[in-house]
Amino acid sequence: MGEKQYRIGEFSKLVGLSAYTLRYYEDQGLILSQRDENGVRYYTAEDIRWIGFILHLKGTGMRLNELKRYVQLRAQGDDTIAERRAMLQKVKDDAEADIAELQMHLKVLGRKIDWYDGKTNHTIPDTESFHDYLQKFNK
Amino acid sequence: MGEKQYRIGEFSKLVGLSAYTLRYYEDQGLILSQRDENGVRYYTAEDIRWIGFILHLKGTGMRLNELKRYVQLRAQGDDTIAERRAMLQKVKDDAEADIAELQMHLKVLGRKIDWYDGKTNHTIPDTESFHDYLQKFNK
DNA sequence: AAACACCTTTGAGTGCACTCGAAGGCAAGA
DNA sequence: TCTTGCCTTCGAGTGCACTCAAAGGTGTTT
Repeated sequence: MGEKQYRIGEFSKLVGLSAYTLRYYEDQGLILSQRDENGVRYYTAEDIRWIGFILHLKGTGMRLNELKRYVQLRAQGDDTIAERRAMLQKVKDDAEADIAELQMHLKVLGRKIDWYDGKTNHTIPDTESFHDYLQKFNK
Repeated sequence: MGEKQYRIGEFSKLVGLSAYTLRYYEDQGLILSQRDENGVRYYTAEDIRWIGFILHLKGTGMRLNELKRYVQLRAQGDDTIAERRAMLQKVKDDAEADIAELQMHLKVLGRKIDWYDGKTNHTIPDTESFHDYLQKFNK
């Protein structure tokens, strides 16, 4: 027992979020903090893990208000697992769709780079436009 | 010769950007428009292709001011091809890094979903925390 | 004549997630 | 005692990319 307690300054460095942001997240209902007898916030290893997890969720595009909802569900106990799972699944599906779209854009970008290289090398005729070049891949 | 000319209203529907946005992009130096004798903007098939291309660039995370720079270089002719190529390469590298990060976050999210499923199925003991469950994958 | 689609400049509003500062206060350590 | 680090509320500012409206104009179509 006697887990290490971190005050906001130290914790902030640990998790890479400013003290401002930590208070802001608390206001927004993303995190809870415990308080000592003087009302000073303290955090534990458990909080580090939680921040880590919400950063994963944020990293996949979850918004703060969705995260807030998730936190509320979590506080209501195991009955809400199905809903939480569904939320995560949706975020995951959306992120995967974003990746697919990004990759589609990247493909064109890569082709443009190749086209520039072709111009530079003269392996693509000066007269061939990028548009014409691109068409070749669409069949 | 005799290419179809589109006024902003029609063009806007064609490319999926509002007339407001098209004028805004023009202000920002992302697109040019030709004008008829009354000063009314018109666009051609070439402009459709250009908008398509900048949407690919935007889709990979390029900012409007970078895009503006790119357009300026393009206007300066073939001497700037190397710099333009480099810009695209950077955007591509950044986007690929973003995808890699996103996938890393998605992995954790997927594991959380699996963990929920395990709880629901009772294939994961009630006492096992997600943190403990996650650890198993880190070796 | 009225409606419509366009033109201009200018400036305000939106959404999201911070980011910061002011003002005033408490408690522990040097 | 002074400094440091924390606390509170409140409100303003930032960055990005739009998004829209006002106010006053031109030219074409019905």
